Amino acid sequence: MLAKSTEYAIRALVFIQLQNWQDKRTGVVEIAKEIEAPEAFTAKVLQTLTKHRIIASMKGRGGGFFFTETSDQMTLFQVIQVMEGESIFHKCGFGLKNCSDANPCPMHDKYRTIRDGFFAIAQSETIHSLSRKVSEGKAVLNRVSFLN
Amino acid sequence: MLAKSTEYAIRALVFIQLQNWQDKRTGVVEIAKEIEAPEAFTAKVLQTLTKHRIIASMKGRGGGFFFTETSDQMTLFQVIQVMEGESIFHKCGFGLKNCSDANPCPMHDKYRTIRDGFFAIAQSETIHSLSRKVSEGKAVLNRVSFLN
DNA sequence: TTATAAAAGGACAACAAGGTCTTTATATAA
DNA sequence: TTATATAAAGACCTTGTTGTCCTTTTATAA
Ligand code: FES
Ligand code: FES
Repeated sequence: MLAKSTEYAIRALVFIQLQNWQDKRTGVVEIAKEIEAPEAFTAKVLQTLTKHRIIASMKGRGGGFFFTETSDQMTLFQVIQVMEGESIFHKCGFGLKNCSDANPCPMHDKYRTIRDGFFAIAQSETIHSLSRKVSEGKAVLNRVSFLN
Repeated sequence: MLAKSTEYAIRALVFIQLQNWQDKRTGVVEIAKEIEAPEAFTAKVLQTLTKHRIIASMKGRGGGFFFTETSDQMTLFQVIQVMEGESIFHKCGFGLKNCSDANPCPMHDKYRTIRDGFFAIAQSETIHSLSRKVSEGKAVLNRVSFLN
């Protein structure tokens, strides 16, 4: 569904949010480890997010990535848009050049329902809302095992 | 959502079904033109479908692709499975190694609903049901314009 | 029986996504 | 002011998907 880079972005943002709530600023190395993603690639993802003001960054000693007040309450939709665009929310499920109510493909009615449902999730869920679930222990950020 | 090759496969199958209903057997060239896909690539897709008995084929003059009685009523799920596997129906939307009710990611509840909804569509819709919509004029197979 | 029209198969080319590495810029601490 | 820790940037590599081309097989018609 989502591109791998988008998944990394979302997981990284949730982790950064959790760290921020503990008044910690965190860097690439720690983030990559936590979200179980390759370090250099995570750096690129964070660079993209920073360039688009989803998060802010500080270079040098004690630097790292963090949310500002204005970059807070970011919706999943905004993150997806920045990472891979929003074509996923407009695409025809049957592969036609565009999706059209007036000239529907045979999957249109049902596919559109699903696609719009996903759009609704992307609009209603935020980095905040996801992070809250994790901090309340209702959800997990990774599958790091305690064994080994 | 679906791989391009899967989309080509579904569109091709619908067209073959429509042709079969008119007692016509059709070949790669015509299929590729109708579904607006590259000819050589369409040939590969049809080869895969034939190998997995989704459709049957005949070589030589007057040959082409067609459904048999046993390959009829194929669900979208079966086509997807053959073309790209079924990982799409099991994947964690947040990118974790696996999806788990017991150990959910923060997107799990909502994402699972969407994913399962898509699975339900894939199970309930068939090449038959899609083709019927097209033959009844309720849906279109392509976006070929009448202008030009 | 031969020519022809088709699918099957295999090799490979093009492109996009994912991923790595090295250098540069910048902030902080000693 | 210098050493160090960090992000930014750019060049590159790897892999998977999409797409092409050429040869082989097989059925039909002449
Ligand atoms: S026209 Fe295909 S999904 Fe809308
Ligand atoms: S655990 Fe992520 S979708 Fe189920």
